[in-house]
Amino acid sequence: MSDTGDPRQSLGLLCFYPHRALESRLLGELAAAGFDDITMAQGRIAARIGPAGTRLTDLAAQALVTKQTAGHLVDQLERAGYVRRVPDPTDARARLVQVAERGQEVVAVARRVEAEVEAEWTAYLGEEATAALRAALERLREITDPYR
Amino acid sequence: MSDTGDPRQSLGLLCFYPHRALESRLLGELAAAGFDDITMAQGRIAARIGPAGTRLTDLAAQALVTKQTAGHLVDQLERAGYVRRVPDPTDARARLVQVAERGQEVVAVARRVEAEVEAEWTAYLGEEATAALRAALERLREITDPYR
DNA sequence: CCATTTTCGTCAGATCCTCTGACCATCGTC
DNA sequence: GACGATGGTCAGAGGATCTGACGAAAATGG
Repeated sequence: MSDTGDPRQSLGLLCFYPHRALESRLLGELAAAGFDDITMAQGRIAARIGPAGTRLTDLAAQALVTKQTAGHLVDQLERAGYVRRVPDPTDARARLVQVAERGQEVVAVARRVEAEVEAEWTAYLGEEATAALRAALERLREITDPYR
Repeated sequence: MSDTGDPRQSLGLLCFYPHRALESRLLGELAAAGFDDITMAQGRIAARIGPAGTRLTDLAAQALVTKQTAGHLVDQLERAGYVRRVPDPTDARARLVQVAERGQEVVAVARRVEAEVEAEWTAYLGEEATAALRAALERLREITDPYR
């Protein structure tokens, strides 16, 4: 704590800026595209829904929140028409959260924005440095992502 | 959105894991050291207090929250004895938020934990890759940190 | 097969975080 | 000095997140 800007910020803190930048950029462009009722928390959950749907418990684990929180956010996303809950054919207790039609449109916009941002960063850092950055972050994820 | 784990996560998302890991590690070790009344939001503000004290407005800008939010968090930190507010000698409107005695102890623990984590990451990635990671992140900060 | 334990999800309630809007005091400038 | 900009606060509302308790279905193990 208490290092304002100069004398070597911690790697963890340095990771904050790009992540935050991407998130607010996403939120802004989604709002501009007409999806102005999405929040970051909802997005973090929605971003982890797999193609065939994902269980609430898994969403919660991946997003590092409790299942209650995840359930709350899915409620909102469902009410807004972005996702849908269907019974899990393999488990009568569980339900799969799936991306609904309206959600697909959001995914498309989000993917485009992500690609844009990535292109800008690559242009600024250079191909090589960007590749190294990605490699290091993917490696680092192995020990910092408690889920995978 | 909707990329679970495999096919190339965005750089922004990859940045999330280390940052989150450091934050929860910090929170956990601070709690273990007896400072169990600190929250992440408070820490994010406190981490940006400079040696001579920092204005509320600057703290808010650096942490990317409104000054009301920053003020709220500083209230809590002050009530808990971690920081103190003193008049800014150069501006009668402003007050400087300074780290108080109890806060210094927290800073010491936090620095130690940060160093530990950094050492672990360096051991895993290797000196060279870590240096490259840091360089890329610092460079990236130039275009993703709206404050500096 | 039944009993026990685990897992999936929900409900209820509380706390914390963050924002918008309105407002006042002071600074800087012309 | 008048006026716009800046530093901060007060008040209120909406989200996000957690802990705890619970019901229903699955998995496990005799």
